[in-house]
Amino acid sequence: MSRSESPLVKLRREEKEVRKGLILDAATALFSRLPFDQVGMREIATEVGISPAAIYRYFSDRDELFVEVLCREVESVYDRLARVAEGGEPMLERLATAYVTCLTDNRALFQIMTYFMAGGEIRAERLERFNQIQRRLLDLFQRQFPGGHSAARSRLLAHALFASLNGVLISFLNYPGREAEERRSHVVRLAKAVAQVFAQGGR
Amino acid sequence: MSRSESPLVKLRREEKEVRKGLILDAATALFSRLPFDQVGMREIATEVGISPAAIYRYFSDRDELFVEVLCREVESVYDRLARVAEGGEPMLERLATAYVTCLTDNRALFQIMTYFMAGGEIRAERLERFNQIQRRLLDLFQRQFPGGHSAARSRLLAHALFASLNGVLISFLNYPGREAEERRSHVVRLAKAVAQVFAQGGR
Amino acid sequence: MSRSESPLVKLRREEKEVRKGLILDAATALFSRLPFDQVGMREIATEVGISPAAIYRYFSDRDELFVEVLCREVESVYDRLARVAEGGEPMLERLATAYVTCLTDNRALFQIMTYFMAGGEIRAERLERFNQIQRRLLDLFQRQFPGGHSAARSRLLAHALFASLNGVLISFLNYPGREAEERRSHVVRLAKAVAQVFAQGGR
Amino acid sequence: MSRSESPLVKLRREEKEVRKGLILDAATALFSRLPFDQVGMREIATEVGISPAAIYRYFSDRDELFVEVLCREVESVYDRLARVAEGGEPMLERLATAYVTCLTDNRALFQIMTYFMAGGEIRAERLERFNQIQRRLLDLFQRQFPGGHSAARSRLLAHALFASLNGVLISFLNYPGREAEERRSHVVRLAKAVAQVFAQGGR
DNA sequence: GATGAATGAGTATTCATTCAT
DNA sequence: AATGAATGAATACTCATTCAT
Repeated sequence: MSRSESPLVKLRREEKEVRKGLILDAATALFSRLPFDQVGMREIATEVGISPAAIYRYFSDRDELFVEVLCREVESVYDRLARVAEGGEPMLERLATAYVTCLTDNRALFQIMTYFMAGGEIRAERLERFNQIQRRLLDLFQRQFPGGHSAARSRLLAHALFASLNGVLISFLNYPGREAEERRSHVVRLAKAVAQVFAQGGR
Repeated sequence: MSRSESPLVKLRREEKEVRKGLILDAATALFSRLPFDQVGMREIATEVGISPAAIYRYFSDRDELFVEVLCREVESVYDRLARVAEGGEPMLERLATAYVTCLTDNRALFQIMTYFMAGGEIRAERLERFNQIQRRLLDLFQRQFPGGHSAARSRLLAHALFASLNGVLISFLNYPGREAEERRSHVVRLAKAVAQVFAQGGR
Repeated sequence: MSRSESPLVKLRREEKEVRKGLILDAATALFSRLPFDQVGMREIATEVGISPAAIYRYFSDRDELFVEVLCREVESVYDRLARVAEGGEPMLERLATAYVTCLTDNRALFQIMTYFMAGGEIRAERLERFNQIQRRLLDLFQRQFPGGHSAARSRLLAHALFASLNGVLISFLNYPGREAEERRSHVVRLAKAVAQVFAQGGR
Repeated sequence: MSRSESPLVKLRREEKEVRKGLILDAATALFSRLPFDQVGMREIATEVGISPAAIYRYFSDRDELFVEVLCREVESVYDRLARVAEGGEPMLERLATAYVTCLTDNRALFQIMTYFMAGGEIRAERLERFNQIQRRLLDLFQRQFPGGHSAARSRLLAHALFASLNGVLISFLNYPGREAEERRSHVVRLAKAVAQVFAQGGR
C-alpha cells in the first residue's frame, strides 16, 4: 500500500463504495420483501436500476454479494446489541429481546443467515469474514456469563444461548396458522423465557 | 364415505400405501446421502426404479412428498423420545441428547426440517399434518416441566426448549472449520448444556 | 445384455434413434447455412421444432451432439470414398477430388471438423469415436501407397496426403475476394495437383 | 496526403505506433500462453497495463487487432523463410521444416491463423492486408518450382504446398492421445515428407 | 398403473463495445 | 489520451411438471 492516496483515487474509491452500498441496499430490500429464492441477480439489478452485468463489477459472485449483505446486517445487529449491553439489568433478557427483535424486523438478515447456516459446509467456506463478526457476537454474549464460570463454560453457554435464540426464530417466526404480529410476540416471549432460563440456570 | 370398504378396494389401497412407502424410503435415503439441492424428482425416481412421472400418482407435488418424509421421520423421532421419556433422570438432559442425536444421525430429517422452517410462510402452509406431530412432540417436552407451573408456562418452556435444540443443530451442525465428529460432539455438549439450564432455570 | 429384446422396446429404441437423427439433421442443415458460432442449442431446437430442453434427452452435451454430427458426416464421406476406391485409375486423384468435393459441398462437416481440429487438446478428448472413423479413412488412403513402401512409410504418406487435403480446404475454401464457384474449382484443382504430386513423388 | 509531415505530427504518429506495438506484443504473448478463447480484450488490456477501452484508440475492432497480430507474426515468418531460401539444397525440405517449426513454436500465430481460416468468409474479408503478405510467402514458395513449369503451374504448386503444410499443422498439431513433443516431431516428419513428395512429384 | 416425451420458465455469468468525464 | 462505468445480447443447461399412449 502506498502511504498516501491521491485524493482523486480516494474519491473514486469512495464513490464505488457508495454504489456497492446501493446494490447491497437493494438486495437487502428485496430479501425483506420476497422469499429467498425469488431474489436473483436480475431482480436485484432491476431494483437498483442497473443491468445485471453491472453487479459483477462490484461482486465477483452471487454468493459474495450475499455474504456482504449478511456481514453488513449482522454488523448492525452487533452494534445495536453492543449498545444494549451498556444498559442495566436484566441484561440477558434485554440482549435476547434485542437480538430476536432485530432479526424479526430484518427479514433480509434472517433469510440470508438461514440460507448460509442451512447450506451446509459448501456454502460455509465463504463465510470467513462473517465468522469473525459472529465471534464478536458470541464474545458479547459470553461476557454476560462471568460469575464463577471457567472461560470454557461461559463460552459454551454463550454458544448455547446464541443457538437457542436462532432456534426460536427459525422454529417459530414462520409458524403457520397465526398472524404475523402474533408470531412476532410469541418469538419475543420465547426469547425472554430462554434468557430467563439461562440467567437462572446458567450458573 | 361408504361405511365399509370392499376387501378388494382395501387391498388396492394398501398396495398403494406400500408403494408410497417405497418412494418415501428412497427419498429419505437420498437425503441422508446428498445435499438437499441434489435430491430431485429424477434422483428419487431412479432410486426407486420407477419413472419420475409415476411419483405423481402418489404425491401431487414435490413438497407434498417432502412433507411426508418429514412426518414419517419426525414420527420415528417421537417414538424414540417417548421411549426415552419412560426412563429415569436426568430427564431433560436425556431427552435433549436423544433429540439432537436423532437429528444428527438422520440427515434426511434435519435437511427437510430446515428446508421447511427456513422456507417462510409459503412452505409452512403445507405443514398442517406435520404440525400435529410436532405438537405431540411439544407435549412430550411439556410434561417434563410439571412443577408448580401453569399450563401456559410449561407450554412456553416446552416451546423454548424445542426451539433451542433446533437452534443448536442449525447453528452448529455445519459450523465450518471443524471435523464432522468434532461438530457432532459439540452439538451434543450444547444440547446437554441447554437441557441443564432448562432443568435448573425453568422453574 | 439380454440375448433378445422385446419388440416393443426395440421399436421405442428405434423411434428414439429416428428422433435423434432428426436433431442431427437439423444441426447439419444449420451448419451448412450459418457460421459455426451462430449455431446454438436454441437454433437447432427451433429448426427441429422442439424445445431446447428436449435436445438434452438425446445428447448429454452440446459437444456430444456436435461430435455425433461429425461422426455421421465423416462416415458418409468414408462410404463415398470407399466406393470411389473401387473404381479405376488415377486412384489418388479420384480419391482426393472426391474428398474435397464432399467437404466443399458439406459445409457442416467442414465447419465442425475445423472446430474440433482447431479446438486444441481439450476438445480433442471427446473425439475418441471420431478418431476410429478417421483411422479407417487413413487406412483407405494408405492402401493407395502400396508399392515397395514399408508400412510405416505408407502410413506417413497417408497422413501427409490426408493432412494436405485438409489444408487445401482450410486454406482456400474461404479465400477472400473470389466467387464461391471460383474458390470451389480452385480447391479441386489444388486437390488434384496434390494427388498427382503424391502419385509421382510418393514412391 | 501532405507531401511532408511536420516533425511533431511524425513524432506523435511514431509514439502511437509504439504503443500499438506494445498492445500487439501483449496479445501475442497471451496467445502463446493461453487457448484462443481465453484471450479477450480484458486480458490483453491487463497484460499491457491499460484499460480495455484504451485499446479501441488503436484498433477499431477486436478482429482488427487480431489481424495485425497475424500480419506481424506472419511477416516475421516470411523473413525467416526468406533467409532460409538463401541457403542450399534440399530447398523445399528446408523451407517446409522451417515453416512448420515457426508455426509450431509460435502458438500465437498458429491460433490466430486457424481462427481466421476457419472463420469463413465473414472473417476472411478483413484479411486484405494479410493476403498481401501471404502472397509474398507464396511467391517465395513459387520460386522453388522453376523448372520447365509455366507460371500458372508453379503458382498452383506453391499454393498446394503452402496449403499442405497448413494442413499438416492443423490436422496433427493437436492430435489427441500423444505427448506434445511427439506431436511436434510427427508434424515435422510429415512436413518433410510433403516437401520430398513435392520435390519429386512437382515437376 | 406407468412411462417416454416434451416443455416453459428460469438462472448466473461473460464479453466486446460505447461513452461521459 | 485514457478510463471507469455500464450494458445488451447471448448461452448452455436444469427441473418440476404434464400428458398422450
